[in-house]
Amino acid sequence: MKFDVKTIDQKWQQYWKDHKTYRTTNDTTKPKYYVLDMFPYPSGAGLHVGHPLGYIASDIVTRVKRQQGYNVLHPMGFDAFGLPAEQYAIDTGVHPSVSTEKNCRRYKEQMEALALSFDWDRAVNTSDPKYYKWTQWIIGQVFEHWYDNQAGKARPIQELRDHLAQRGTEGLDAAQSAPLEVTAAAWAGMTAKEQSEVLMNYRLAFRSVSYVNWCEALGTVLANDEVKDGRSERGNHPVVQKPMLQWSLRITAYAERLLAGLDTVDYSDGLKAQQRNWIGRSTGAQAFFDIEGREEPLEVFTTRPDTIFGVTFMVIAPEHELVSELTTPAQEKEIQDYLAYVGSRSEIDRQQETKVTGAFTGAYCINPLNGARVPIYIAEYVLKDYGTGAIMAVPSDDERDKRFAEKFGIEIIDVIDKSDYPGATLKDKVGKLINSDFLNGMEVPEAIVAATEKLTAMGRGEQQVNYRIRDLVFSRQRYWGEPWPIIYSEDGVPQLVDTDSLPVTLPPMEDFRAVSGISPLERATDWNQTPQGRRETDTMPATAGSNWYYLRYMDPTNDEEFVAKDVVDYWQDVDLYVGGAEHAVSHILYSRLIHKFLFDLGKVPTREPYKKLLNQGMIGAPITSIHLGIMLSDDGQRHPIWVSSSLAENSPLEIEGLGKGHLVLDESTLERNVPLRMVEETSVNNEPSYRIYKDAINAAQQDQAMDAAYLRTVLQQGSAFAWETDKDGRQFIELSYQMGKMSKRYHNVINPDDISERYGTDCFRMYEMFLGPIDQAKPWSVSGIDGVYRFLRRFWGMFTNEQDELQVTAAAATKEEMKTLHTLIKKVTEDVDKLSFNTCISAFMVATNELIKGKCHKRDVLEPMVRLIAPFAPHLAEELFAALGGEGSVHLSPWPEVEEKWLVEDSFTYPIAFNGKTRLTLDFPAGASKEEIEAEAKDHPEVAKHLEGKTIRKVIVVPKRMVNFVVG
RNA sequence: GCGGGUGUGGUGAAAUUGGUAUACACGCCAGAUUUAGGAUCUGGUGCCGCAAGGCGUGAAGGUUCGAGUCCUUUCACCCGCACCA
Repeated sequence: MKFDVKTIDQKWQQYWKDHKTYRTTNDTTKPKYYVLDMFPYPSGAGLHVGHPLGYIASDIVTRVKRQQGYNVLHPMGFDAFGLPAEQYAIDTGVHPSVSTEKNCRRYKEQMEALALSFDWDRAVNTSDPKYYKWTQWIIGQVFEHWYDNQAGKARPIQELRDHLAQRGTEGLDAAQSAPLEVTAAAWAGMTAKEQSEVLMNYRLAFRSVSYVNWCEALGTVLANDEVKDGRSERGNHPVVQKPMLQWSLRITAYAERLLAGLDTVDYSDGLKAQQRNWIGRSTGAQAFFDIEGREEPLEVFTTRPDTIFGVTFMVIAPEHELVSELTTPAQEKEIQDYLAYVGSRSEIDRQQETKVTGAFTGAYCINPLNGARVPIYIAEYVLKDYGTGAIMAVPSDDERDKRFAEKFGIEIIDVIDKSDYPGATLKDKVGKLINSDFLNGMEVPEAIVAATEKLTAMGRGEQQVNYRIRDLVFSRQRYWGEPWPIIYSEDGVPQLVDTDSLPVTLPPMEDFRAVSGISPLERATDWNQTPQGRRETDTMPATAGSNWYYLRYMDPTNDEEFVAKDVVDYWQDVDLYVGGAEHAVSHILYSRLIHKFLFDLGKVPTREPYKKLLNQGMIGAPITSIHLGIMLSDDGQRHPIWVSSSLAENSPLEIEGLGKGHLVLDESTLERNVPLRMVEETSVNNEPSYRIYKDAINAAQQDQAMDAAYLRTVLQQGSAFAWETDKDGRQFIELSYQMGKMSKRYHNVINPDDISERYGTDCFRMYEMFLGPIDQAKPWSVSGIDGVYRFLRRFWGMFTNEQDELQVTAAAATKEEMKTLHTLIKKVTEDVDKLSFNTCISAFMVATNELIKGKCHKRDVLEPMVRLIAPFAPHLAEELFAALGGEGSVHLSPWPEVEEKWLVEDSFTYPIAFNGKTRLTLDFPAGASKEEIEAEAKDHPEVAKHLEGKTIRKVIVVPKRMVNFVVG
């Protein structure tokens, strides 16, 4: 029995594969537990050390639950549709289906090497037609439903048709794109096309012209969450706003329920806050301002109806539909110039500088409460998508309105007296109303209610709730996604493809480059022309497949339904969902939406998909930069020039002989491989950096003990770096490190394979868990892994003697040993439950240290420990379990039970404190009463010494805790 | 600006939720063993002090017999959102 991690790893990985140890059946006799990892997008870079953090954690929970007798569903799959694969395909000419398949295989191999106990028979792939058949079916159902606000749920579109046929829009309270009034008679007189357009106003998946994020470089529209700082998240290309005809999902209909549901799930506060923020609910009032010379009034939304007497102008968004109508001839030029200016500014410009700009339309509004005549402006700071795209401006009580009024010389009327609230800012909703007619003297909250009531009574407005969230643009003009299952009939009416005809598979295409807003599928004429009509050529975004994948794992091969009812009734929902925080908002929100929709249809039994969510912290890695020198600018300032290893590829400063991606140096590599004489910590203009000396490297080359081959190889390319010379004439280069995300583009990806190769998979798994709390971000560092390796050797050593023979004895365990064991069982069981894996591992170390000290080799103690450590170190546990004569796999063996009797203490060591400061400890029997302890403690000579010359004011005795003398 | 989070030894981090601060590990120091060590084992290791003792959880207050933990104020850093009416 040799401690040979590589052999043991291979042996058992093969065993698990052969025996399908981790296969999960839909065995309804056992309680279920569903542990889900966010499935990865299979990129070409493979797994890095950051990925496994969550996978290992969820795997440990899975294994513990399995041993505890649960039927555990723990699947894995691939989120294979999406832009990167397609972009890669365009760059390299490899078809996305080919590269995707290859990457999936690699991911699967790497995951198997980490001993993640997935049931691979249940694996899904979102780009597989057998899978996306059901993605199309679900989105098709969304299309076939509308949202009834009264019932608070989605209802079939046929019921809407019936309603319209009977009563028109009367009595209809539905989520809609725009207010619409249709009589039953008008409905009856409409053509199919016209009716279809009415229905489109209500469908939960609908097609409309709206402003969307258009990315020219990618040739497609993007969802809000795919845009960061005015650029595409993929590829970092500029994004502009553009009106386009697009499919969307009416997520706004579910805003309230998505918000309310957050109170019922176990997510972190931060995550819930992020979701609430994204939904962005705010309560206020709508108000109608008559426009001079126009029938229809201007509708605004405000959270401060109380300030309505302070309104001195109105502002509408430059894209507001009334702009051209309201503009007077005299203002025509000014408005046109302003619109041109706005059009010239990108999203990035808008976000970076917030200059006060705007233009007067020439039109006027009438304040419904005091009849004041106020001018209407257009300005960039009013957003077309929020509220009604129009505001009543109150310069006395709003920062932006104030700046605008000051710039354009508009009157400012104070309406809130804040003198009772020193330090209150404009934003605070406090103060007393002044200059406000019937509101005068009221406090703000009171005035808000009064003003809203007044508006309502006058029929000029009412209380209203507004959401920041916008409907989800669900069209992409790209190839590598699910085609929308829609066919347009001759008169242009969109028809859902029959379930029997699903999936609508992607046509094979040679060239699927996206050309400015026209889907590549437009060119597949054989495919998009059908006897029933023309196919929709837009595809769905990557979120389409990942919204519901957790349901497919329950029943992955079902051809009749996306999941069978009895199956989903058994598995219910995900008990623990583990994944990166980067998906915390959009992915979770969208899949909650789909889940709630399916709930409305009676297809799933729960209101929320994920009971508990764990976001693992990101593991960062250093990004290396090479210091090339100091540049002196004209003013004599010194500017260090750094070339990061990532930029080195494209840098105009050519670095010869430096192979791409070769400068992957992390701190520990340096510590481990570079003797101190070689490295000096310095700083270049306050940037911490390391200095590496050339002569030291040369010396190091002679040093056979050093395993720094690639470091030397890279650094020996001396001429490439422009070596600097210090005052002693020694040549050096300087490197800097910055912690950052592990990514292919920074060339700082650290691969788990290498670590496993050297220390074994179990050691890697335990080390990643030992790094710290799972939800905390941390830099990757390999220092410390030896400690875990040593622990595993010591653990192993309890079972074997120096000749590598099993030395486990049948001798009865002592009380102490049993206490050690059961303390450990209790701690590990509880901590796994709390997802505190790092403390589990210390507990194993503590117990092992105690048992080794007592030279314990007893089966009664060691055998349960093997079952206990199995989730953490699955290979070694398996080997030890077999050696002890265990039947089958240790991972299917029962989890050890705590026997409380071993944890009972005979005596307890009390800290004895004086005025709260601990001075000594004393042992008392566990059953001793407060009085006994107090009396005995007082009599103790050591205690008496501390009490000498002092009066005891009070004695506090907390049994099993401590004793405190309050003295004076 | 708004929202969320984090500040504890040289380092990663513990602390039964108000009860002996620094468990466990890395690193370092000393010793043993060894031809050698990126091996193994033993002991030590918060700071000041010769000691008695004192001081210590970003800072300042407060509540309490007792505070890393609760409250108030404040500082620093990280993440998310941001002209949201």
